[in-house]
Amino acid sequence: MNAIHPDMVNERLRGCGILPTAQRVRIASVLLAAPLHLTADQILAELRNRGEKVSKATVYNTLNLLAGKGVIRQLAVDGDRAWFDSNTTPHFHFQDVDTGALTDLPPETVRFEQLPPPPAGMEYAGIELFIRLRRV
Amino acid sequence: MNAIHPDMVNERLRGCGILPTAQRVRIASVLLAAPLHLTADQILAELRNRGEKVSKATVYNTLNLLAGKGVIRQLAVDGDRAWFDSNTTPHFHFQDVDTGALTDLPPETVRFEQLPPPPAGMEYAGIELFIRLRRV
DNA sequence: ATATGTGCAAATCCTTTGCATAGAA
DNA sequence: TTCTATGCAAAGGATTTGCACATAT
Repeated sequence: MNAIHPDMVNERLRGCGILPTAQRVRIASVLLAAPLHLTADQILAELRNRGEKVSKATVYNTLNLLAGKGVIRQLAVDGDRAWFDSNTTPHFHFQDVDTGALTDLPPETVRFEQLPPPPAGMEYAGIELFIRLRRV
Repeated sequence: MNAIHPDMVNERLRGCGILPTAQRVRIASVLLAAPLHLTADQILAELRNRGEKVSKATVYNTLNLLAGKGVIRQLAVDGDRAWFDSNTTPHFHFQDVDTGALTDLPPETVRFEQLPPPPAGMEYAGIELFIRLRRV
């Protein structure tokens, strides 16, 4: 798996007003090493795999904290579990319906010719686009 | 709340190879009365409200059965709970981020200028588009 | 009679929470 | 110190499941 220098993660967290504790840096390092889509359990497994000690509760707490600060994005793909995306730029996703795996859509491959105006008194808060794929 | 004639539901189920038991007809009647987005609990509440006796297990079993047969569609909006949509024609949704409520997007208000081709060996299995809204 | 559906309660899975301990400022 | 984070285990909420009973053909 990809690596990112702890100092970078450290600064990134500090820059968002997040106290960069050892656990938080470990957790964030997994996701921030590359544009990735991971579940809480996958992150925990990767950390265990690296021999790094973090509790499940702290993984969840930290992921929620990071998502709240906009460092990562939480995705509701299926009702089963939450996915966390280290790519916070506007983009959409392919999803393999069999494995559940997510892939970023190259942003330039999606263009809307027309989108509905928000209803009166409402404004856009985000657009979620999933293209589900199955093996031919 | 809207009503639909039980006989219609009956036939609809039979047409899909679903044995139209009393409970199934009751459950399906709630959703099929109109284009609706409801959670399992909302459906159960509506049935209780009507004085109709159905167990929670049967509501879930039936909704899964109906979704499997394509009579309704299951939506993963947020990770919290499943929504069931009686509109099975291709369409997209607004979602109020505060209430979670879903609204159908008028289909003609969304047009894609470009969509990515499916990766090699894969084919489209569906497109999910949620436009999240918040109060101004 | 034989298959299938229903209901209850218990079990599961993901996620959150309470609280005592550990760490940071 | 004083405030905040961590970890464990327990709690929570949505959904599924096992099994005895009821219903459909």
